[in-house]
Amino acid sequence: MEARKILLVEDDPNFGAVLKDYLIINDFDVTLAKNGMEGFEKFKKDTYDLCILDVMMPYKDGYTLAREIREKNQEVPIIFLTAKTLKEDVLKGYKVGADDYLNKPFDSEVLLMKIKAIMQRKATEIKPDNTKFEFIIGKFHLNSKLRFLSYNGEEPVKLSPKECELLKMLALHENDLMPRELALTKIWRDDNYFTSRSMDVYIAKLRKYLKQDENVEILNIHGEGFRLVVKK
Amino acid sequence: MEARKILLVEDDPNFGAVLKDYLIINDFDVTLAKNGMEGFEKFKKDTYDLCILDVMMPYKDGYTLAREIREKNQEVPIIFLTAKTLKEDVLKGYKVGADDYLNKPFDSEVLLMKIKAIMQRKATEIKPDNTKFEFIIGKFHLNSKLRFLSYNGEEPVKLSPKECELLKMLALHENDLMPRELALTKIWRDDNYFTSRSMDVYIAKLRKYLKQDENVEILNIHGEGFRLVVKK
DNA sequence: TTAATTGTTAATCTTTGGTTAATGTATTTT
DNA sequence: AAAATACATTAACCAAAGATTAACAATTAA
Repeated sequence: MEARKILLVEDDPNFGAVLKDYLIINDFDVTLAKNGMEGFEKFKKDTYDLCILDVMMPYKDGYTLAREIREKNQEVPIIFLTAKTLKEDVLKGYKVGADDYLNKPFDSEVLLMKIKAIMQRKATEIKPDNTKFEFIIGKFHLNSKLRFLSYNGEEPVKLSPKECELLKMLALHENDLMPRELALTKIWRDDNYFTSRSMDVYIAKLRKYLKQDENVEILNIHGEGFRLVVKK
Repeated sequence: MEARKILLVEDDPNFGAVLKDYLIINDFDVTLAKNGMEGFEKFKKDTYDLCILDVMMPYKDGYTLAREIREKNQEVPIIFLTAKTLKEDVLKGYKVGADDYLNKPFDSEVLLMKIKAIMQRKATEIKPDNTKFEFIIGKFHLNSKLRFLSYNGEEPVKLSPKECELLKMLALHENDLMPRELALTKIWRDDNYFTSRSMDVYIAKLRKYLKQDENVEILNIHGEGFRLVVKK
């Protein structure tokens, strides 16, 4: 296994340095940032396999940073470090998409185990092809980077972020099942009654766009998800 | 989404009952076992989405139970409950294949978040692709992912989830006995008078679909189960 | 024959989905 | 700062799909 890159964001210089060394000794390639701002800059400049974020930091706290990271990347595992044991904070962490939570002071060996467990998990998941951003859907052409959808080469309409991601996810599963759960966990990052209803609203919006081409439609598979059907 | 089944193994009757109720209120289907022995028996008899194990229990402790469960099933998430904070114990837990670790006393809402996070994770992992979903049954073709059944290459009919799962289970045992119990525990996730009657209703529905091909039929084996017969 | 099991249909109940509009929430423009 | 905007979420209502239950008929094993 090659060296895994870890982004460590910790404002306490002493603790940060010690933890960094410990992780390096354990064969990780560690980049240390000393605040949220710097952390985000470094995150954008490179590709990491894991982020370890201190919650309490000046200027930009760990949650805010996590949210920014999540906007750029839905995949990277995130572990929070915190001295807080407050319920609200832990819950907030999970909502933002944390993979795990660790209270300071903690045992470094336990951290190591958690890192290994998380990376193991991620290794067995599918890598979604987020490099692809151009899709032909019947007579439509979708550019999911510019969020443009055009019909028959006409003037394209602009899609909102959610509309676009959802259509892209459907397109990635063209003529096949796109499970509800998948869209909810990947796009909405939470699977509950409300996000589910929200998604239905977006399905309605997409259907409105797509009905220009009668060979394209979004079918529902009751209780499972949706299917983007393109008749040839 | 169906109620998620949780196996809770906890020897303290008070704590066990309270936790069970709390989980039930949050829409889980909870089975409580009061020691490791009983826990393993119940685990073998049913299919669970998650196991929550107390570490310190008489006769059979949580770790031993976890190891036995892992022998039978590599997939189910396991969460340990413990009063211990000893490093060795936590590490031991992770080594045995724990998905998470929770120290007592803990906040129930945090447990809930962890459960959600874990289940979410499992949901987005690849379903091992040995999940066969295309079946040829005489002149029929079943796609159990899209829940389509077509006769002779004609326009397919849609099957309901239960119809589809049941037919799939029969197909997996083609020309052989498909025990009642198996379908009930796997599909209905419960084996009682009512689910049994419900299943009979679904057998009737399937027979209606299948009678287009006189070489295909579902036979009953009294008191045992059903047999999908395909004459060649 | 009789009790248990299975077959079948229809009624009832529950869950899920489609749609429109109102409300909420940032961000940008004036 | 207020207004406009873009987008997302929530609410409400209805329709559709699916599952269970009840009722009764038929079959089977003892």
